[in-house]
Amino acid sequence: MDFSYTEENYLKTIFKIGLDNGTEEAGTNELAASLSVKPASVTEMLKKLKSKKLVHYEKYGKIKLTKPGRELAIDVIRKHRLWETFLYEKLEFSWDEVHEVAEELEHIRSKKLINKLDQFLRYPEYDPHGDPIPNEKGVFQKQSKKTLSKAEPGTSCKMVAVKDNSTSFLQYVVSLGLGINNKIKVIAREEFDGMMTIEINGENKSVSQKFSDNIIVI
Amino acid sequence: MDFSYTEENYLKTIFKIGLDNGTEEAGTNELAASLSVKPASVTEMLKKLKSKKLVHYEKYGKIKLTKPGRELAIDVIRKHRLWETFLYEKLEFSWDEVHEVAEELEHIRSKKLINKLDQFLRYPEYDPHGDPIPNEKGVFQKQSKKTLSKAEPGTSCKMVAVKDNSTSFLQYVVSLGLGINNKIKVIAREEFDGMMTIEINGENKSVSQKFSDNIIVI
DNA sequence: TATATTTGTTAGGTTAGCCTAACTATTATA
DNA sequence: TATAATAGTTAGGCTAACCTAACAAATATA
Ligand SMILES: [Mn+2]
Ligand SMILES: [Mn+2]
Ligand SMILES: [Mn+2]
Ligand SMILES: [Mn+2]
Repeated sequence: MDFSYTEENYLKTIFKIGLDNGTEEAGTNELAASLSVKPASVTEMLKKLKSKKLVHYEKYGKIKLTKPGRELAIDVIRKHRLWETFLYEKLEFSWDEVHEVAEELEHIRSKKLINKLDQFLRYPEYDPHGDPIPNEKGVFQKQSKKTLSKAEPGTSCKMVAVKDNSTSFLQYVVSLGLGINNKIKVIAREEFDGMMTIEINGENKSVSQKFSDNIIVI
Repeated sequence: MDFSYTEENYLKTIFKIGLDNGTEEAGTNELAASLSVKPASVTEMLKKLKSKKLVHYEKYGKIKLTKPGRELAIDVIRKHRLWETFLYEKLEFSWDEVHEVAEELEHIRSKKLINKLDQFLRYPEYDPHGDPIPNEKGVFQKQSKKTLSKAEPGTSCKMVAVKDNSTSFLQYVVSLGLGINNKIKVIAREEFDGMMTIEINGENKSVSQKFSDNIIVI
Protein backbone atom coordinates (compact mmCIF):
# COMPACT_ATOMS: atom_id res chain seq x y z
CA MET A 1 0.00 0.00 0.00
CA ASP A 2 1.08 3.52 -0.76
CA PHE A 3 0.39 6.60 1.30
CA SER A 4 0.36 10.30 0.49
CA TYR A 5 3.08 12.70 1.65
CA THR A 6 0.49 14.24 3.94
CA GLU A 7 -0.42 10.94 5.55
CA GLU A 8 3.27 10.15 6.05
CA ASN A 9 3.83 13.50 7.71
CA TYR A 10 0.94 12.92 10.10
CA LEU A 11 2.27 9.50 11.08
CA LYS A 12 5.80 10.75 11.59
CA THR A 13 4.57 13.60 13.73
CA ILE A 14 2.33 11.39 15.86
CA PHE A 15 5.31 9.15 16.48
CA LYS A 16 7.55 12.04 17.51
CA ILE A 17 4.98 13.57 19.84
CA GLY A 18 4.40 10.15 21.36
CA LEU A 19 8.12 9.80 22.04
CA ASP A 20 8.29 13.27 23.51
CA ASN A 21 5.32 12.66 25.78
CA GLY A 22 6.71 9.33 26.87
CA THR A 23 3.18 7.91 26.52
CA GLU A 24 3.29 7.01 22.80
CA GLU A 25 0.14 9.10 22.54
CA ALA A 26 -0.67 12.45 20.98
CA GLY A 27 -3.56 14.93 21.17
CA THR A 28 -5.39 16.65 18.33
CA ASN A 29 -4.21 20.18 19.16
CA GLU A 30 -0.61 19.14 19.71
CA LEU A 31 -0.60 17.44 16.37
CA ALA A 32 -2.23 20.41 14.66
CA ALA A 33 0.36 22.80 16.11
CA SER A 34 3.22 20.57 15.12
CA LEU A 35 1.96 20.19 11.55
CA SER A 36 0.94 23.83 11.20
CA VAL A 37 -2.66 22.96 10.37
CA LYS A 38 -5.91 23.61 12.24
CA PRO A 39 -7.35 21.06 14.69
CA ALA A 40 -10.35 20.54 12.42
CA SER A 41 -8.06 19.27 9.68
CA VAL A 42 -6.45 16.84 12.10
CA THR A 43 -9.78 15.39 13.19
CA GLU A 44 -10.64 14.80 9.57
CA MET A 45 -7.33 13.11 8.80
CA LEU A 46 -7.58 10.94 11.92
CA LYS A 47 -10.76 9.41 10.59
CA LYS A 48 -8.97 8.50 7.41
CA LEU A 49 -5.89 7.13 9.17
CA LYS A 50 -8.15 5.10 11.42
CA SER A 51 -10.03 3.64 8.46
CA LYS A 52 -6.66 2.65 7.03
CA LYS A 53 -5.78 1.04 10.37
CA LEU A 54 -2.74 3.24 10.92
CA VAL A 55 -3.91 4.78 14.20
CA HIS A 56 -5.96 3.79 17.21
CA TYR A 57 -8.43 6.57 17.82
CA GLU A 58 -11.83 7.18 19.36
CA LYS A 59 -13.73 10.45 19.35
CA TYR A 60 -12.29 12.75 22.06
CA GLY A 61 -9.66 10.16 22.84
CA LYS A 62 -5.87 10.11 22.52
CA ILE A 63 -4.16 9.18 19.28
CA LYS A 64 -1.84 6.18 19.12
CA LEU A 65 -0.13 4.49 16.21
CA THR A 66 -0.95 0.90 15.28
CA LYS A 67 1.91 -1.47 14.47
CA PRO A 68 1.80 -0.74 10.72
CA GLY A 69 1.41 2.96 11.49
CA ARG A 70 4.49 2.92 13.69
CA GLU A 71 6.49 0.97 11.12
CA LEU A 72 5.63 3.50 8.47
CA ALA A 73 6.52 6.41 10.75
CA ILE A 74 9.88 4.86 11.54
CA ASP A 75 10.54 4.27 7.87
CA VAL A 76 9.93 7.94 7.08
CA ILE A 77 12.25 8.93 9.94
CA ARG A 78 14.88 6.52 8.64
CA LYS A 79 14.70 8.12 5.20
CA HIS A 80 14.79 11.63 6.63
CA ARG A 81 17.91 10.95 8.68
CA LEU A 82 19.73 9.05 5.95
CA TRP A 83 19.13 11.88 3.50
CA GLU A 84 20.35 14.42 6.05
CA THR A 85 23.48 12.34 6.48
CA PHE A 86 23.97 12.16 2.72
CA LEU A 87 23.62 15.92 2.32
CA TYR A 88 26.01 16.56 5.19
CA GLU A 89 28.63 13.93 4.44
CA LYS A 90 28.64 13.85 0.66
CA LEU A 91 27.30 17.16 -0.59
CA GLU A 92 28.95 19.54 1.90
CA PHE A 93 25.73 20.88 3.36
CA SER A 94 26.03 22.41 6.82
CA TRP A 95 23.97 20.85 9.60
CA ASP A 96 21.54 23.77 9.65
CA GLU A 97 20.68 23.33 5.94
CA VAL A 98 19.88 19.63 5.77
CA HIS A 99 16.55 19.40 7.56
CA GLU A 100 14.43 21.39 5.15
CA VAL A 101 15.56 19.46 2.07
CA ALA A 102 15.24 16.12 3.88
CA GLU A 103 11.65 17.04 4.68
CA GLU A 104 10.99 16.57 0.95
CA LEU A 105 13.38 13.72 0.25
CA GLU A 106 11.93 11.59 3.05
CA HIS A 107 8.86 10.90 0.91
CA ILE A 108 10.59 9.41 -2.11
CA ARG A 109 9.15 5.92 -2.54
CA SER A 110 11.81 3.35 -3.30
CA LYS A 111 12.97 0.64 -0.92
CA LYS A 112 15.97 -0.03 -3.10
CA LEU A 113 16.97 3.63 -3.13
CA ILE A 114 17.01 3.97 0.61
CA ASN A 115 18.79 0.70 1.27
CA LYS A 116 21.45 1.46 -1.34
CA LEU A 117 21.85 4.93 0.13
CA ASP A 118 22.31 3.38 3.57
CA GLN A 119 25.00 1.11 2.16
CA PHE A 120 26.66 3.99 0.28
CA LEU A 121 26.88 5.93 3.55
CA ARG A 122 28.28 2.80 5.29
CA TYR A 123 25.28 2.26 7.57
CA PRO A 124 25.55 5.39 9.73
CA GLU A 125 24.02 5.18 13.22
CA TYR A 126 23.46 8.88 13.82
CA ASP A 127 22.42 11.82 11.66
CA PRO A 128 24.14 15.24 11.72
CA HIS A 129 21.96 16.35 14.63
CA GLY A 130 22.85 13.33 16.76
CA ASP A 131 19.56 11.53 16.18
CA PRO A 132 19.70 7.74 15.80
CA ILE A 133 19.02 6.30 12.34
CA PRO A 134 16.70 3.25 12.25
CA ASN A 135 18.13 0.31 10.31
CA GLU A 136 16.30 -1.60 7.59
CA LYS A 137 14.38 -3.53 10.26
CA GLY A 138 13.30 -0.29 11.94
CA VAL A 139 15.57 -0.82 14.96
CA PHE A 140 17.43 2.14 16.41
CA GLN A 141 19.28 3.24 19.54
CA LYS A 142 17.16 4.66 22.32
CA GLN A 143 17.99 8.32 22.71
CA SER A 144 18.72 10.12 25.97
CA LYS A 145 15.79 12.15 27.25
CA LYS A 146 17.89 14.35 29.49
CA THR A 147 18.19 17.95 28.40
CA LEU A 148 20.85 20.44 29.36
CA SER A 149 18.20 22.33 31.35
CA LYS A 150 17.99 19.40 33.77
CA ALA A 151 21.75 19.12 34.35
CA GLU A 152 22.88 19.97 37.89
CA PRO A 153 25.18 22.95 38.45
CA GLY A 154 28.69 21.77 39.24
CA THR A 155 28.35 18.72 36.98
CA SER A 156 29.55 18.15 33.46
CA CYS A 157 27.70 16.48 30.59
CA LYS A 158 28.08 15.67 26.93
CA MET A 159 25.85 17.14 24.27
CA VAL A 160 24.69 14.22 22.11
CA ALA A 161 21.88 15.72 20.02
CA VAL A 162 19.62 18.71 19.42
CA LYS A 163 15.84 18.70 19.61
CA ASP A 164 15.14 21.69 17.39
CA ASN A 165 16.32 21.29 13.80
CA SER A 166 15.63 24.84 12.64
CA THR A 167 18.31 26.86 10.91
CA SER A 168 18.12 29.71 13.41
CA PHE A 169 18.60 27.43 16.41
CA LEU A 170 21.41 25.41 14.86
CA GLN A 171 23.30 28.48 13.74
CA TYR A 172 23.03 29.85 17.27
CA VAL A 173 24.42 26.58 18.63
CA VAL A 174 27.41 26.88 16.32
CA SER A 175 27.94 30.52 17.23
CA LEU A 176 28.26 29.45 20.87
CA GLY A 177 31.09 27.12 19.88
CA LEU A 178 28.95 24.05 20.51
CA GLY A 179 28.61 20.84 18.51
CA ILE A 180 27.68 17.17 18.83
CA ASN A 181 29.77 15.31 21.44
CA ASN A 182 31.09 18.50 23.04
CA LYS A 183 31.54 18.61 26.79
CA ILE A 184 29.47 21.14 28.69
CA LYS A 185 30.09 22.14 32.30
CA VAL A 186 27.18 23.68 34.16
CA ILE A 187 28.45 26.58 36.22
CA ALA A 188 25.17 27.96 37.53
CA ARG A 189 21.41 27.80 37.05
CA GLU A 190 18.96 30.56 37.97
CA GLU A 191 15.90 29.13 39.72
CA PHE A 192 13.64 31.99 38.60
CA ASP A 193 13.83 31.60 34.81
CA GLY A 194 16.14 28.67 34.22
CA MET A 195 18.96 30.79 32.77
CA MET A 196 22.22 28.90 32.89
CA THR A 197 25.87 29.74 32.85
CA ILE A 198 27.78 27.00 31.08
CA GLU A 199 31.42 26.45 30.25
CA ILE A 200 32.34 25.42 26.71
CA ASN A 201 36.01 24.96 25.80
CA GLY A 202 37.03 27.01 28.79
CA GLU A 203 34.69 29.88 27.98
CA ASN A 204 31.63 30.87 30.01
CA LYS A 205 28.35 31.49 28.18
CA SER A 206 24.88 32.42 29.34
CA VAL A 207 21.93 30.54 27.82
CA SER A 208 18.14 30.65 28.26
CA GLN A 209 15.93 27.79 29.36
CA LYS A 210 14.37 27.71 25.89
CA PHE A 211 17.86 27.03 24.59
CA SER A 212 18.91 24.43 27.14
CA ASP A 213 15.60 22.59 26.70
CA ASN A 214 16.70 21.85 23.15
CA ILE A 215 20.11 20.40 23.91
CA ILE A 216 20.07 16.66 24.61
CA VAL A 217 22.86 15.45 26.89
CA ILE A 218 24.10 12.37 28.69
CA MET B 1 7.98 31.47 -7.62
CA ASP B 2 7.26 27.85 -6.85
CA PHE B 3 5.33 25.42 -8.98
CA SER B 4 3.54 22.16 -8.21
CA TYR B 5 4.85 18.76 -9.26
CA THR B 6 1.96 18.58 -11.70
CA GLU B 7 2.77 21.90 -13.31
CA GLU B 8 6.41 20.87 -13.62
CA ASN B 9 5.43 17.62 -15.31
CA TYR B 10 3.26 19.46 -17.83
CA LEU B 11 6.07 21.86 -18.71
CA LYS B 12 8.63 19.09 -19.05
CA THR B 13 6.31 17.13 -21.29
CA ILE B 14 5.46 20.09 -23.50
CA PHE B 15 9.18 20.67 -23.94
CA LYS B 16 9.84 17.06 -24.90
CA ILE B 17 6.97 16.88 -27.36
CA GLY B 18 8.13 20.16 -28.87
CA LEU B 19 11.60 18.72 -29.37
CA ASP B 20 10.19 15.56 -30.87
CA ASN B 21 7.96 17.45 -33.27
CA GLY B 22 10.80 19.74 -34.27
CA THR B 23 8.34 22.65 -34.06
CA GLU B 24 8.68 23.43 -30.34
CA GLU B 25 4.92 23.06 -30.25
CA ALA B 26 2.55 20.52 -28.76
CA GLY B 27 -1.13 19.68 -29.11
CA THR B 28 -3.69 19.02 -26.40
CA ASN B 29 -4.26 15.35 -27.22
CA GLU B 30 -0.58 14.57 -27.58
CA LEU B 31 0.06 16.12 -24.22
CA ALA B 32 -2.83 14.26 -22.63
CA ALA B 33 -1.60 10.93 -23.98
CA SER B 34 1.94 11.58 -22.81
CA LEU B 35 0.82 12.56 -19.30
CA SER B 36 -1.79 9.80 -19.08
CA VAL B 37 -4.60 12.24 -18.39
CA LYS B 38 -7.67 13.19 -20.43
CA PRO B 39 -7.65 16.07 -22.92
CA ALA B 40 -10.16 17.95 -20.78
CA SER B 41 -7.67 18.04 -17.92
CA VAL B 42 -5.01 19.41 -20.23
CA THR B 43 -7.22 22.24 -21.46
CA GLU B 44 -7.88 23.21 -17.88
CA MET B 45 -4.21 23.17 -16.92
CA LEU B 46 -3.26 25.16 -20.02
CA LYS B 47 -5.42 28.01 -18.80
CA LYS B 48 -3.56 28.02 -15.54
CA LEU B 49 -0.12 27.79 -17.15
CA LYS B 50 -1.06 30.60 -19.48
CA SER B 51 -2.17 32.81 -16.62
CA LYS B 52 1.20 32.13 -15.00
CA LYS B 53 2.88 33.12 -18.27
CA LEU B 54 4.56 29.73 -18.69
CA VAL B 55 2.97 28.88 -22.04
CA HIS B 56 1.75 30.68 -25.15
CA TYR B 57 -1.69 29.36 -25.90
CA GLU B 58 -4.92 30.41 -27.59
CA LYS B 59 -8.12 28.38 -27.72
CA TYR B 60 -7.79 25.65 -30.38
CA GLY B 61 -4.21 26.72 -31.01
CA LYS B 62 -0.86 25.00 -30.53
CA ILE B 63 0.94 25.05 -27.18
CA LYS B 64 4.38 26.61 -26.91
CA LEU B 65 6.54 27.34 -23.89
CA THR B 66 7.44 30.91 -22.96
CA LYS B 67 11.03 31.69 -21.98
CA PRO B 68 10.43 31.14 -18.24
CA GLY B 69 8.39 28.04 -19.07
CA ARG B 70 11.22 26.60 -21.11
CA GLU B 71 13.79 27.42 -18.45
CA LEU B 72 11.71 25.63 -15.88
CA ALA B 73 11.25 22.61 -18.13
CA ILE B 74 14.98 22.39 -18.75
CA ASP B 75 15.66 22.66 -15.04
CA VAL B 76 13.37 19.70 -14.32
CA ILE B 77 15.09 17.71 -17.08
CA ARG B 78 18.48 18.63 -15.62
CA LYS B 79 17.41 17.34 -12.23
CA HIS B 80 15.92 14.18 -13.70
CA ARG B 81 19.08 13.28 -15.57
CA LEU B 82 21.45 14.15 -12.75
CA TRP B 83 19.48 11.96 -10.35
CA GLU B 84 19.48 9.12 -12.87
CA THR B 85 23.24 9.48 -13.13
CA PHE B 86 23.58 9.46 -9.36
CA LEU B 87 21.50 6.30 -9.01
CA TYR B 88 23.43 4.59 -11.77
CA GLU B 89 26.95 5.70 -10.88
CA LYS B 90 26.83 5.81 -7.11
CA LEU B 91 24.03 3.53 -5.96
CA GLU B 92 24.48 0.63 -8.37
CA PHE B 93 21.08 0.91 -10.02
CA SER B 94 20.79 -0.61 -13.47
CA TRP B 95 19.81 1.71 -16.31
CA ASP B 96 16.32 0.26 -16.51
CA GLU B 97 15.61 1.09 -12.84
CA VAL B 98 16.62 4.73 -12.65
CA HIS B 99 13.89 6.48 -14.62
CA GLU B 100 10.97 5.75 -12.33
CA VAL B 101 12.72 6.95 -9.18
CA ALA B 102 14.09 10.03 -10.96
CA GLU B 103 10.53 10.88 -11.93
CA GLU B 104 9.99 11.66 -8.24
CA LEU B 105 13.40 13.06 -7.40
CA GLU B 106 13.26 15.59 -10.24
CA HIS B 107 10.77 17.66 -8.25
CA ILE B 108 12.85 18.21 -5.13
CA ARG B 109 13.19 21.97 -4.73
CA SER B 110 16.71 23.01 -3.82
CA LYS B 111 19.10 24.84 -6.09
CA LYS B 112 21.96 24.05 -3.76
CA LEU B 113 21.15 20.35 -3.75
CA ILE B 114 21.18 19.97 -7.48
CA ASN B 115 24.31 22.02 -8.02
CA LYS B 116 26.18 20.14 -5.31
CA LEU B 117 24.98 16.87 -6.79
CA ASP B 118 26.27 17.99 -10.18
CA GLN B 119 29.65 18.75 -8.62
CA PHE B 120 29.66 15.45 -6.70
CA LEU B 121 29.11 13.59 -9.99
CA ARG B 122 31.87 15.70 -11.63
CA TYR B 123 29.58 17.53 -14.04
CA PRO B 124 28.47 14.61 -16.21
CA GLU B 125 27.36 15.47 -19.77
CA TYR B 126 25.16 12.46 -20.44
CA ASP B 127 22.79 10.38 -18.35
CA PRO B 128 22.70 6.54 -18.36
CA HIS B 129 20.39 6.56 -21.39
CA GLY B 130 22.69 8.78 -23.43
CA ASP B 131 20.59 11.92 -23.01
CA PRO B 132 22.49 15.20 -22.58
CA ILE B 133 22.39 16.84 -19.13
CA PRO B 134 21.78 20.62 -19.12
CA ASN B 135 24.34 22.55 -17.09
CA GLU B 136 23.49 25.14 -14.43
CA LYS B 137 22.81 27.71 -17.16
CA GLY B 138 20.42 25.35 -18.94
CA VAL B 139 22.80 24.69 -21.83
CA PHE B 140 23.13 21.19 -23.23
CA GLN B 141 24.38 19.31 -26.28
CA LYS B 142 21.98 19.01 -29.16
CA GLN B 143 20.99 15.38 -29.58
CA SER B 144 20.94 13.41 -32.80
CA LYS B 145 17.46 12.97 -34.25
CA LYS B 146 18.35 10.02 -36.38
CA THR B 147 16.89 6.71 -35.33
CA LEU B 148 18.10 3.26 -36.19
CA SER B 149 14.96 2.82 -38.30
CA LYS B 150 16.25 5.46 -40.71
CA ALA B 151 19.72 3.93 -41.12
CA GLU B 152 20.45 2.58 -44.60
CA PRO B 153 21.09 -1.14 -45.10
CA GLY B 154 24.77 -1.74 -45.70
CA THR B 155 25.84 1.15 -43.46
CA SER B 156 27.01 1.14 -39.85
CA CYS B 157 26.04 3.52 -37.08
CA LYS B 158 26.62 4.10 -33.40
CA MET B 159 23.83 3.91 -30.85
CA VAL B 160 24.10 7.05 -28.72
CA ALA B 161 20.84 7.08 -26.78
CA VAL B 162 17.42 5.51 -26.30
CA LYS B 163 14.09 7.27 -26.66
CA ASP B 164 11.97 5.01 -24.51
CA ASN B 165 13.04 4.85 -20.87
CA SER B 166 10.72 2.05 -19.77
CA THR B 167 12.05 -0.96 -17.94
CA SER B 168 10.66 -3.41 -20.47
CA PHE B 169 12.27 -1.69 -23.43
CA LEU B 170 15.63 -1.20 -21.73
CA GLN B 171 15.82 -4.80 -20.56
CA TYR B 172 15.08 -5.92 -24.09
CA VAL B 173 17.91 -3.71 -25.37
CA VAL B 174 20.29 -5.34 -22.91
CA SER B 175 19.08 -8.81 -23.85
CA LEU B 176 20.03 -8.08 -27.45
CA GLY B 177 23.57 -7.32 -26.30
CA LEU B 178 23.16 -3.62 -27.02
CA GLY B 179 24.29 -0.60 -25.01
CA ILE B 180 25.20 3.08 -25.35
CA ASN B 181 28.03 3.70 -27.84
CA ASN B 182 27.75 0.26 -29.39
CA LYS B 183 28.26 -0.12 -33.10
CA ILE B 184 25.33 -1.41 -35.13
CA LYS B 185 25.55 -2.63 -38.71
CA VAL B 186 22.34 -2.65 -40.72
CA ILE B 187 22.19 -5.83 -42.76
CA ALA B 188 18.72 -5.51 -44.22
CA ARG B 189 15.46 -3.64 -43.90
CA GLU B 190 12.04 -4.93 -44.93
CA GLU B 191 10.09 -2.25 -46.80
CA PHE B 192 6.71 -3.69 -45.81
CA ASP B 193 6.89 -3.37 -42.02
CA GLY B 194 10.29 -1.85 -41.30
CA MET B 195 11.70 -5.02 -39.75
CA MET B 196 15.48 -4.90 -39.71
CA THR B 197 18.29 -7.36 -39.51
CA ILE B 198 21.18 -5.82 -37.64
CA GLU B 199 24.61 -7.04 -36.65
CA ILE B 200 25.75 -6.52 -33.06
CA ASN B 201 29.16 -7.82 -31.99
CA GLY B 202 29.20 -10.16 -34.95
CA GLU B 203 25.77 -11.58 -34.26
CA ASN B 204 22.70 -11.03 -36.41
CA LYS B 205 19.43 -10.01 -34.77
CA SER B 206 16.01 -9.21 -36.08
CA VAL B 207 14.20 -6.16 -34.68
CA SER B 208 10.86 -4.48 -35.29
CA GLN B 209 10.29 -0.92 -36.48
CA LYS B 210 8.81 -0.08 -33.08
CA PHE B 211 12.15 -1.09 -31.61
CA SER B 212 14.41 0.67 -34.10
CA ASP B 213 12.34 3.86 -33.78
CA ASN B 214 13.51 4.04 -30.19
CA ILE B 215 17.23 3.71 -30.77
CA ILE B 216 19.00 7.03 -31.44
CA VAL B 217 22.10 6.75 -33.57
CA ILE B 218 24.74 8.85 -35.30
C1' DT C 1 -20.07 20.86 42.46
C1' DA C 2 -20.81 24.74 39.43
C1' DT C 3 -18.34 27.26 36.12
C1' DA C 4 -14.52 28.50 33.24
C1' DT C 5 -11.01 26.91 30.32
C1' DT C 6 -9.11 23.79 27.28
C1' DT C 7 -9.61 20.33 23.95
C1' DG C 8 -11.73 18.26 20.20
C1' DT C 9 -15.66 17.79 16.64
C1' DT C 10 -19.04 19.12 13.09
C1' DA C 11 -20.86 21.64 9.26
C1' DG C 12 -20.17 24.03 5.37
C1' DG C 13 -16.73 26.06 1.99
C1' DT C 14 -12.39 26.39 -0.98
C1' DT C 15 -8.74 24.88 -4.32
C1' DA C 16 -5.95 21.70 -7.24
C1' DG C 17 -6.24 18.21 -10.26
C1' DC C 18 -8.66 14.83 -12.14
C1' DC C 19 -12.93 12.66 -14.66
C1' DT C 20 -17.14 11.85 -18.25
C1' DA C 21 -20.37 13.39 -21.55
C1' DA C 22 -21.76 16.59 -24.67
C1' DC C 23 -20.40 19.94 -27.65
C1' DT C 24 -17.63 22.92 -31.19
C1' DA C 25 -13.86 23.93 -34.20
C1' DT C 26 -10.54 22.44 -37.48
C1' DT C 27 -8.71 19.49 -40.94
C1' DA C 28 -8.87 15.78 -44.19
C1' DT C 29 -11.28 13.37 -47.74
C1' DA C 30 -14.61 12.18 -51.16
C1' DT D 1 -17.37 22.11 -51.22
C1' DA D 2 -20.02 18.99 -48.35
C1' DT D 3 -19.17 15.68 -45.01
C1' DA D 4 -16.56 12.70 -42.07
C1' DA D 5 -12.91 12.32 -38.90
C1' DT D 6 -9.96 14.38 -35.60
C1' DA D 7 -8.74 17.71 -32.18
C1' DG D 8 -9.99 20.59 -28.58
C1' DT D 9 -13.36 22.83 -25.19
C1' DT D 10 -17.11 23.29 -21.80
C1' DA D 11 -20.10 21.94 -18.12
C1' DG D 12 -20.83 19.53 -14.22
C1' DG D 13 -18.89 16.25 -10.71
C1' DC D 14 -15.47 13.97 -7.65
C1' DT D 15 -11.63 13.56 -3.99
C1' DA D 16 -7.78 15.10 -0.94
C1' DA D 17 -6.45 18.41 2.05
C1' DC D 18 -7.08 22.45 3.79
C1' DC D 19 -10.01 26.41 6.17
C1' DT D 20 -13.52 29.15 9.59
C1' DA D 21 -17.23 29.36 12.73
C1' DA D 22 -20.12 27.22 15.78
C1' DC D 23 -20.59 23.73 18.97
C1' DA D 24 -19.79 19.79 22.43
C1' DA D 25 -17.05 17.20 25.61
C1' DA D 26 -13.55 16.87 29.07
C1' DT D 27 -10.84 18.86 32.51
C1' DA D 28 -9.31 22.30 35.79
C1' DT D 29 -10.46 25.59 39.20
C1' DA D 30 -13.07 28.39 42.42
MN1 LIG E 1 15.68 16.76 10.42
MN1 LIG F 1 7.91 15.67 5.21
MN1 LIG G 1 14.44 9.15 -17.47
MN1 LIG H 1 7.88 13.83 -12.61
